[in-house]
Amino acid sequence: MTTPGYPVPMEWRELDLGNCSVAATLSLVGERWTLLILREVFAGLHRFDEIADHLGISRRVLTERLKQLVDAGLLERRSYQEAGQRSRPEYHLTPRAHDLQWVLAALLQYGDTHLGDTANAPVLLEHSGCGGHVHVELRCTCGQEVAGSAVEPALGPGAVRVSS
Amino acid sequence: MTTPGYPVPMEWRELDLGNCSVAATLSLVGERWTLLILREVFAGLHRFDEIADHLGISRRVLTERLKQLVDAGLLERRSYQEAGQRSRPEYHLTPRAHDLQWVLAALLQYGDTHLGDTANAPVLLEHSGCGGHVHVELRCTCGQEVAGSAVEPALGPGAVRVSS
DNA sequence: TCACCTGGGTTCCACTTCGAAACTTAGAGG
DNA sequence: CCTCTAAGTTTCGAAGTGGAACCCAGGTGA
Repeated sequence: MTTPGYPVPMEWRELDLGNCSVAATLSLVGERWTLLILREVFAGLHRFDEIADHLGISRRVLTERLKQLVDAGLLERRSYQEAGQRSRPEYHLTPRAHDLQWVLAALLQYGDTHLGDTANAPVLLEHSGCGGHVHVELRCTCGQEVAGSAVEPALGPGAVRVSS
Repeated sequence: MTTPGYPVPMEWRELDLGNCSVAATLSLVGERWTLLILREVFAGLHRFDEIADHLGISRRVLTERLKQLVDAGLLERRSYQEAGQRSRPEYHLTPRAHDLQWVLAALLQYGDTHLGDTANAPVLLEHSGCGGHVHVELRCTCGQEVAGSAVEPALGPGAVRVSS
């Protein structure tokens, strides 16, 4: 039942994905719209109507996603009050959410490189204070930068075999 | 209508997202299962039943996603023939797909850091040949490594204002 | 030549999720 | 108490999903 000749150990197909970090992260932010909502918050939109209008998402789905993100601890509800208005909620990133910047940056960089005009990116990532531009890279413990094609998934110490 | 005090220029809410690279990349790989399928192929599974069985995805959806990925130029159909069997298709990554390694690596790293036992990752990324481990990092043109919280989206030269 | 096996899909159906638009709600101000 | 506003809810037809059964092409053995 094994297929010799593949670069990855044959045990990959026995790896229990219930344990997999990619799947876990996707179950947190992998639904339609979730990452785009987070990106809007990263970009400085914090209010329901702002996000709904800019993204063109249905209000029903936005309600649901915001609730999930708050429950997941990625967004935090704060109150704001504009003059002459009652207090309303605003959504802000939690520290846990800041580390999703890597995911968003990787998606942005892929789109800029392969799906758009590389020289005319609509959005840039700036390094706060410094003003330089930020990009994503893969780096090996050996110190070198690594190409995507030079990376191979391997089973780690926490790998669990499927039970069934 | 603008909200002073935010770090991002007020024009963000006027940015036309039809042009946005994050949205473009997500429309390519943002559907449920798509990234997990690609990860299986990265890991060395290339055949319909292998992927369906390991992922637990319905065969109907797998058929659809593979077709989309081939149409999008991320997967390539090749034929293989096992002794005593007719020739059947296998799915392999195209060069364009290799650059999605950044996205997968970022998702993996987030899950390892925030959702699992960091010291016992089920999957590691190895640098081909070298044997070292690969991680994702954000780096500024100034040369420094950058934290997720120190990155701010900014409008680039290709930014387009919404028409409506 | 014909039944059988295998892997790679299709088909069908019940169920969930989505999008669009209308509707509701809780204060603040007049 | 009437109105205004932002933040949801509701409703309903359309689209997407999971599961299981079914189909199909080509290679084999009888």
